[in-house]
Amino acid sequence: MGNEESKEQLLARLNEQFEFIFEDALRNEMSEKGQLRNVQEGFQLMSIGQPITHMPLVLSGSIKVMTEDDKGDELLLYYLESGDTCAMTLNCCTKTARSTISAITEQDSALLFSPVELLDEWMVKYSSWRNFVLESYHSRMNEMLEAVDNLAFHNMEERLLKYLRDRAMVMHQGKLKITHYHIANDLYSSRVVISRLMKKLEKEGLIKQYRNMVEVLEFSANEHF
Amino acid sequence: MGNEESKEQLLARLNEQFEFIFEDALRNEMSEKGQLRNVQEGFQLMSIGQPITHMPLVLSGSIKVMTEDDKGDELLLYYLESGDTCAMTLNCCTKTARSTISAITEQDSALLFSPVELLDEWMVKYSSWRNFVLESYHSRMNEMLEAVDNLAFHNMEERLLKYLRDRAMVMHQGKLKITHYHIANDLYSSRVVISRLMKKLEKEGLIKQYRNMVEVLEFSANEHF
DNA sequence: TAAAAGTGGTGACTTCTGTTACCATCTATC
DNA sequence: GATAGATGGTAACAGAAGTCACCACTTTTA
Repeated sequence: MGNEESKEQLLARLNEQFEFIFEDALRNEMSEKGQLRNVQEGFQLMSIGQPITHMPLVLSGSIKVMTEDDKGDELLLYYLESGDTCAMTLNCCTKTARSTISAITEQDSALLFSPVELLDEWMVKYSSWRNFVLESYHSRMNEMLEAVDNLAFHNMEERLLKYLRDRAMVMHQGKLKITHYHIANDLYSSRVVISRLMKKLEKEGLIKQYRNMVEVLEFSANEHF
Repeated sequence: MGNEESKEQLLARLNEQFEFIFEDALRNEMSEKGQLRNVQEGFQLMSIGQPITHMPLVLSGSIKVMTEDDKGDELLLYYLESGDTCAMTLNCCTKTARSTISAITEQDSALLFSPVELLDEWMVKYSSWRNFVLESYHSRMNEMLEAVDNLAFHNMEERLLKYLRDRAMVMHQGKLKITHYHIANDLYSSRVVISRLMKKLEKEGLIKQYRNMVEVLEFSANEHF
């Protein structure tokens, strides 16, 4: 389940990455009491109904957060990236509640897991933690709202295009290694529908298609952005 | 804009209603520094882009929280009831996101407004406040998730039935005073579609229709529940 | 190398939802 | 009572999206 780094290395990493987000004492405590885990792409961090004992903070990589219907089919909600945390966890754990979402690493990722029992303590001790937690809820909330607006107000072609753009942003890559089947899964649609719409987007000059790969032309000029 | 109650009356009300939710000192402070407002049904609590200086707590009544598309058409997200707070609306209005949230009283309601600058202070002083804020975000998050699942996984007939049931629950009434046009508005659909599906639900023995009124048969036995 | 699995293209069809148009009925107001 | 506006029923149609069937091609596996 990933490699252990030394506490010193972890602290150095936190100091570099979260210098202006968490105060010194909090970074120290996080490096002491938290646990770093490096996780491979495609690892299921959380599944629906699973109890939570540790709160994850994303140091690098990205995580895909999804919801499921009763038949197990999924819908992408949003991505977590460096500096994000899973807002649902922050409260779930204190009451050993059940998760209603599933989370899968989209790329190889580094995560810092902090024991749940410390979270309330940190709320009292560290104002930076209070800000972070509230800010985190705020962001997740807005992403959920975006997901709702997306579903309610846009058709599948628009949703598909937004999906490809968002994914290109998260992957820092205009060229996406992905299949039509996989896209259909993320959008809770069917492969045939996606193929149909992908062809339409290609005709409209927005994307280029290859086997197992899609190029979002908007992002194809620069390799990284 | 509603009547002022005396601080004593407000404190008595808080003590009765939130005895097991907020600790004594917090209830005292809320009654001293908060402002009670009685609001009529149909009052728009949130205007777009309006800066928020007070956090609302619902004492009685109910509030409908909706999102809007760029043409101003709406979709119901969830209801706030007694004991709920409106953290999401606070978020949206301060940050001026692309998506907008609106909040309208669904019944005559009593709201307690607390100055925003006290919220962080209370986070340090009162564990009951920390729990309440996190619990509140968590509830709102789950309601957003429910809204997403609803849109993604259910057709209009199922959404309509759920809408009627939810509304019956909030109004404590199996008989709902509402028009087809109004329902269509809440579900981001059209009046004709709703009429069509209402007829189907009636045939299936789930509801009864009258002019300006719908009876949800599931809840029609008991007047209150 | 042969077979199997994975990927994607396409036509034909169905179902769901939204739109337009027109109608009847009820209600409020003059 | 006459009239205008609100409410809701219905038919006909259009478009979006899902489903099924079958195809060709590529990659993996036996």
